[in-house]
Amino acid sequence: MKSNNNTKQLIIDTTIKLITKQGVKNTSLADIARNTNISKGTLYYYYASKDDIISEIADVHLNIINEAVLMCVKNINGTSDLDLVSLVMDNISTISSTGRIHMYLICEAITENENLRNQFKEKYRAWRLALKNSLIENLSEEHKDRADAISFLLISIVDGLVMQSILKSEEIPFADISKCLVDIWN
Amino acid sequence: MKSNNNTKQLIIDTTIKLITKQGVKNTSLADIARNTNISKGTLYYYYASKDDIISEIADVHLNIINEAVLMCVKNINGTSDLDLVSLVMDNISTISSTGRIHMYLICEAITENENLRNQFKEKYRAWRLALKNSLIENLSEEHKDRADAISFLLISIVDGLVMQSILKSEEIPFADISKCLVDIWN
Amino acid sequence: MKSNNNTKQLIIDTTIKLITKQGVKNTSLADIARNTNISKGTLYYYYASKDDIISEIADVHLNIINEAVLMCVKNINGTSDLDLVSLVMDNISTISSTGRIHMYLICEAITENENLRNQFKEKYRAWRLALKNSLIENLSEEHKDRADAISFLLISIVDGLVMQSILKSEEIPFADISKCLVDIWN
Amino acid sequence: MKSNNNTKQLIIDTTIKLITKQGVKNTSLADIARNTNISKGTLYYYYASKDDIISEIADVHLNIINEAVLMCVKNINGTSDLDLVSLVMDNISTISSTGRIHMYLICEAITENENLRNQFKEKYRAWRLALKNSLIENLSEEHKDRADAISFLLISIVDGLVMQSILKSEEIPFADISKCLVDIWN
DNA sequence: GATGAATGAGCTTTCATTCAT
DNA sequence: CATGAATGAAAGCTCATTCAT
Repeated sequence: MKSNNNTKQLIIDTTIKLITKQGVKNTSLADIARNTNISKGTLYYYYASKDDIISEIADVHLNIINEAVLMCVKNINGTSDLDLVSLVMDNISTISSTGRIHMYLICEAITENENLRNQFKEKYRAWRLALKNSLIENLSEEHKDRADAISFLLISIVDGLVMQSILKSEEIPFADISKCLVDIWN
Repeated sequence: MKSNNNTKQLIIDTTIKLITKQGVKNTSLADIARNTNISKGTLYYYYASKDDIISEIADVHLNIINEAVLMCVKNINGTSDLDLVSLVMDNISTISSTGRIHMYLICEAITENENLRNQFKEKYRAWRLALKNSLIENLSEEHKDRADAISFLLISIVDGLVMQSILKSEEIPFADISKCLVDIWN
Repeated sequence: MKSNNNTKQLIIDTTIKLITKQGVKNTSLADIARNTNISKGTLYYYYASKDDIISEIADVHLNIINEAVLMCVKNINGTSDLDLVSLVMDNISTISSTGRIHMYLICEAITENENLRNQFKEKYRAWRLALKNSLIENLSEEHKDRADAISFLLISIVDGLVMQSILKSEEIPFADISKCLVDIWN
Repeated sequence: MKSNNNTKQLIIDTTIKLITKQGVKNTSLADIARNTNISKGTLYYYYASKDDIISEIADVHLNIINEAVLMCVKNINGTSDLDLVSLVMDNISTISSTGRIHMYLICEAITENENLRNQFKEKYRAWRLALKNSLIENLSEEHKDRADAISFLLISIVDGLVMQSILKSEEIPFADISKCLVDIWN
């Protein structure tokens, strides 16, 4: 059991590293086998297919983000509007650090992997709802009806900034953006 | 000349359709040949490589967005803050309609295609600068120093919303979001 | 007629240059078309196939060598043994300058092109016989019976030196070799 | 291990046969797969590329010749000038039997395969030096200074004769040639 | 549990050749 | 005479997957 889990963990960890570097399509089972020192045959003992590995990685990845999002939402409770925004922005770094794999998995999900697509759909829906509910509880009375739109906006901003930061088109002034968001907010 | 351009156009149009449906990596030259009723050999008569086709498609695509962005920026001049935002939001629909291919091309660009990556980098930089300059000219004196941050934010919002709309996790309330943005703005 | 010949000449000359640089297999009709500014279609107006072009080039090439060999043989008459050898060696330079194409054509001939193979067979036979006859007329009485063997040897030496000079494994001391051959001879 | 080596050996042996018959460029991986009853995929399990296979074959081939040359050189020590030459000539038969593949590999080496070219360059250099050193030790005092030139000549003669024998332009009188060489020598 | 060996379908690319105009 | 356009066969190569041991 234990060794079993250790091996699976090794496969997942290694594959995450590879996918983060090369993308899903460019990471072959041969790559994974080589980098884990596990034979391709054994890979198939633990996982039924490459898609299976990717799916588990998506699980791991989505759970990491999920925790970050929920933690963020949880902290929102009892804070002022101002802090709310900065909290979200602080967590961009967490999400951004896993940004490449996030993008790669989404591309894979959109393109051809229905299971993956459903995994992502559900999580995005859940995140937005959690965010929205938290906003409802915390926004001042006059802004409560905006909670829905704001939840969409915040998620968009995070995803969009991640995309720009991966493209490396320009250095992104996260601090300024965060400050600006807070300013606008009030 | 004429037939020449017609065939090239047919190749590009068909490939755009296929890529929009399947993504870059999952669209093979055999696919393109089959759907154009053109032999693989002829494909290579018009384009030196698959990357060449993709690159031209990226050009076409980026120019479409570019026009939308510049048109939007141009219209900003002489409008109030309020209209500015709604203008940007209106154009989301244009951009969103080509959103899938946008995502696919970006994934390809990030993963392994350096030329593509540079095509995108340059355009993103140019867009943001155009947006920023337009904002500087139009924002009220007290908000001028936020132009830079806001330009990043607006681009992020568009990209992020495109991503959510492709994932189809939920119906996105574009109207509400637009209204909210405008409200926040003032 | 004249223009016809000019075009054919252009094709042959250009192809010789290309083959000398890249070898037969690596010179495509597209290469030839590009370098002559003649369309591939027109190439086929003048020559029935790529093999046809190669065959004509072999003719041109073999005739050049043929002249050199016959000139050499002709000069042998009425010279001493010593001069005979130096004459052959002098012509190595001529032959060596076309050495690359000679090797490439021979490889092509051996590998798969029967016409080419026959072209070469005949010429080699003719050369050796001409050389042998010339040797018989000029060698001293006691060495006349060696004419046959010597003719094979001289041709081998030329071909072998050409091969080594193309491989560029080492700088070949042609002068020393020539001197040595003359010394041995007497 | 054992099966592993067997399969590699089968691939090499089969490819040598095919190349000897058809040349390097005309021997496709499909040919090799068909003649070994091995799938193309398996070919790539054992060798990273076609060049890899060719390179190993060149190694095998060059080692065979190398042994013949070194054996020949070794036997020269302590023999008279006369025997020296006949020894070299005796070994022509060994070399000639692998002559076709020798020519094909050299053509490939010259044309476009730099690794192959270097393999050949080094071996030719080594052979000539070994031959030269052996000649220095065995030639009479008055001929020692010719060792360098003679080493080039002997190698040329072997290569040249191989070429003629492959072209099959005429039956080559090896015995006469050998005798003639010995006569000239003394 | 674990693996090395084998596979076949599919990929991008090249190229001599054909032909209507 | 001349050409641009089109083709199809074949090339080298990749890779997820299977399976006997």
